[in-house]
Amino acid sequence: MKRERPPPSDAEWKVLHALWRRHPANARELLDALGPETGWAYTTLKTVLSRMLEKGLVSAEMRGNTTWYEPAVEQGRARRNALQSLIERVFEGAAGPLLAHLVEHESLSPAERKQLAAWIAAAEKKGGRRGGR
Amino acid sequence: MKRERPPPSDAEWKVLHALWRRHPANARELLDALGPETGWAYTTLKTVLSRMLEKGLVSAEMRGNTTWYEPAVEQGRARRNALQSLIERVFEGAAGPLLAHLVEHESLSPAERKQLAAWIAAAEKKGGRRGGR
DNA sequence: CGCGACCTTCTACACATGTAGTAGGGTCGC
DNA sequence: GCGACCCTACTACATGTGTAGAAGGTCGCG
Repeated sequence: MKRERPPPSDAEWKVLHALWRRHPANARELLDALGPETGWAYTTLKTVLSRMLEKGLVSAEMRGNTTWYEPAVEQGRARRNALQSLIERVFEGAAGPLLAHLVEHESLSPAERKQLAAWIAAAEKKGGRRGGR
Repeated sequence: MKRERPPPSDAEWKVLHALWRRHPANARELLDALGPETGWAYTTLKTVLSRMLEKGLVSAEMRGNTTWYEPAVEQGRARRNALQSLIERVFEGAAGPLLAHLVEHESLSPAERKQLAAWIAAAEKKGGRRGGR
């Protein structure tokens, strides 16, 4: 059984993105990376990080007097969970309408469209639906 | 300028789904519709509803001593906002990876896949990307 | 007319989250 | 050795959310 990990909050997603991009990282580095868009105080980031540690979203290791952080969740997994949760919460479990919204409103680039078409074709070929939940 | 409407919370989405399905509705009807899955007490629902009223998510009209509720937001708009917000928060604004996740993990039914392919084709034909945000 | 059934509004409280201050300890230059 | 500087841990507080109890209005029935 996988440990039940609470989903990342807004602030935590920001930290995760920065961490996935570059890690390990200490608080100062993270703040430099996040500062511009968040305007957080150093201690704010530290608070967020400690909560993430409790949740198991990041792991920390102290070297000298500095704590080095690493993401403790995989980006793909985290995203998938978030997506799944959105589908349930907002789309009542039906992925179809979600796709409609995406295609109609989310302005895919031609490249993205093309790749998407390729995925579809691949899935098509590979046969039926894959077992869901 | 559209009034800034806070996004629905989890509980509020549930109420909205019920309301979109059937409205106007009073608290009792809503509770009957939601009760099974939520197990809410009557007053819990009422609290949620009054908060939704403040947020402008529903509108209410009192007839006799009963309040009748209607959704005050369009389902499509609400969903689009939620999706947009997810894309920003979780996917850093890139819809492409989201699609990848969908196609790879969300177990689309063959019908959904087919429809998606059709959309793609249509968009493809219709030429370039549509104007985004 | 009084009672029960049902409705409403108020009040409450715990937990999550955003945000940050304060205090205390290590390190390095001078 | 001392002060500047940087790091950490602890504490704090407002707001949003889930959840619900308590108290009080209304209306039909007997």
